[in-house]
Amino acid sequence: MLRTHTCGELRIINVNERVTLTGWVQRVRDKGSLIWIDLRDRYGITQLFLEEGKSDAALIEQMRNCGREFVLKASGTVVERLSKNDKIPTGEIEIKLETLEILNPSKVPPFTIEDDTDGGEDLRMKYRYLDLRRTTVRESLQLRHKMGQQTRTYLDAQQFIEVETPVLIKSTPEGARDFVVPSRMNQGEFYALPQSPQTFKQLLMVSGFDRYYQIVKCFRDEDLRADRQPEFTQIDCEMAFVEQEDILNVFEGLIRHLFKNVKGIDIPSVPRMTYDHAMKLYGSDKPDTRFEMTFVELDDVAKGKGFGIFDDAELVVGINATGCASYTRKQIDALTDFVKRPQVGAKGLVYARYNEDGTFKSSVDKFYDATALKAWADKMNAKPGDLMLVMSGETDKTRKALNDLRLHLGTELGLRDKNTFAALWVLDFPLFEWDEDTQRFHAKHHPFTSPKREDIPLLDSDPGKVRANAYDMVINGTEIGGGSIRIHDRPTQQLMFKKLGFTEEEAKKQFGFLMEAFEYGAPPHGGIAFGFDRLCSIFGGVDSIRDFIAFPKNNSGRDVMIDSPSTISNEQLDELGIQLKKED
RNA sequence: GGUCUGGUAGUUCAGCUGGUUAGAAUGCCUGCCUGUCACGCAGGAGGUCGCGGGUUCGAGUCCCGUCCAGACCGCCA
Repeated sequence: MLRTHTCGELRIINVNERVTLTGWVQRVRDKGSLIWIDLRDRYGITQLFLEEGKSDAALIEQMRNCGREFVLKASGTVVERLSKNDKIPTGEIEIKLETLEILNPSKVPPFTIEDDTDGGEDLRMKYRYLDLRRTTVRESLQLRHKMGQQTRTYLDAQQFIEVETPVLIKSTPEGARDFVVPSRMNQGEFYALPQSPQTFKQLLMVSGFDRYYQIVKCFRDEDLRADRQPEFTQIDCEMAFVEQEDILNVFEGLIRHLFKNVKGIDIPSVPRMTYDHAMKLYGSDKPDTRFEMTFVELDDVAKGKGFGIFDDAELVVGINATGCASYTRKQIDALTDFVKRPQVGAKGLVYARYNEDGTFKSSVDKFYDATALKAWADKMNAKPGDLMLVMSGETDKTRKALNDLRLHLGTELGLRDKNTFAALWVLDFPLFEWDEDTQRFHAKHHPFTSPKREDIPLLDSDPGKVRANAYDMVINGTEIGGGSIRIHDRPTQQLMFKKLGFTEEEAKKQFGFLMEAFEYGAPPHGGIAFGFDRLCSIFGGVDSIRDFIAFPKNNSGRDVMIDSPSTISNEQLDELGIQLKKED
């Protein structure tokens, strides 16, 4: 070992010990005849020290010549500091330097290696290996490590077996775009990278593994976001001989175990809400339940008063912003502008102030007198001092827009605290979703999800109404996991593909292996997958998942450090039998 | 595929309705400093204003195109 201790462990009790430390130069402080170096490694910072006149001049000169991020091996004696620093754990001691070896010099780094770096996102990604020296980023990855460890501890105790599934698999048209990999030995044919190990984990259930999990990379060739990367990690799980209730219990257990053992928080048992209920109360299938401000439908009290906008609307719905009657006209206009932005797309926003003195002031006073507005207030449980905000229009769009407004207000009012955690199960998702573009139904979750037994008759008469045995876990308004009880017999799976518009031939070509497996004693089974990166970012209290991934891609799917993707040589293309289209 | 925002010193940014030699902070270099720890003080170096074109007597500033980055919409079973 080059060192006897790390830069984070020496204390006052170590005084007089001879030690050797290694690490990076955080900063050199040269005060003339006194000179210090802060030496940093992943464990902390320890101060090295020399005094002119009392030490070898050459050693002092060597110390002065150290720049930021030089790699040093420093030997000396631990001494008590004359002036101590209570901000760091090693602040009571310093190392009186005796020998110094520069293991490697460093160019001046392009940004400061500090918690509040001056480096922008782009620069940090280009020099990610320097960025990773920063405490905040390192701690994010340490949190991820701990999350992974605790996940394995819990699932292992629950008899789950980790099994690796292949990464080179085959492309299917359903779902997200696939990343494809050309096959050299089978020219003209391509592997696809898995969007999830879905079919493999189901086959493992057929094989009798009974409880499977895998912390596994998945790939989707879709546009990125702050919380979306083209390659991401899932905690992928499947269980046999279970019903929905069993899965909810086991994985509620996982989440509570993680909160307990990673954050030291006891969260209450996870409440459950149906999809329909979530849409009605929050306008979202992933409601942020850290705060109330739930939707109140106002059709019966708002329609029929001569206000055409409401009268003609499919839905009139509002939220009550508690204590916001004091909002100025300017603030309310800002809210109106917010909902009118193209991203939200609402036509307008009606407000009604319930003043402290019991009077009302609304943007629709022409149509609604105090009695009418009192009826709104009663319905919305609004009190004097509150501000009612109402939107109207086509049901789905209005709910979506009001959801945006609700979240915006929640943020503005400080109701979305990063250190408060509200988990929720959303149940009974629809089986299908109507796709306007292709004019057909597609699976809301995926085509292996089983319909609710009592809704099976609706498959023919009203497919849009069929509910699935599907569930999502939502934390603080982010979908962090989702799963379903699967279909486990061939006839039902075949019917499902048919309903999704597959010809019998297509279904057989793409998923024949699965349906055939179902004919050899497939047990009832179901599972769930958690977005591991997102889960980590929520535990870390930040919106972006990028700092929980050691080497993430940028907005355009590029790794700016290694500069990928990149072109390949003509020889490589030839070998693969691939010819590039000429630029037009 | 679309909308918006940005690109000026190594870095983070300011630079107004177009007008002399493009600024600040920080970093970097030099010197001074006996208890610093975001040390302090004095001095210095450092710029293809993303790129291309246009308007103008004159463009960092206005217009068009383009590249790059970020946020969002579409997309993400």
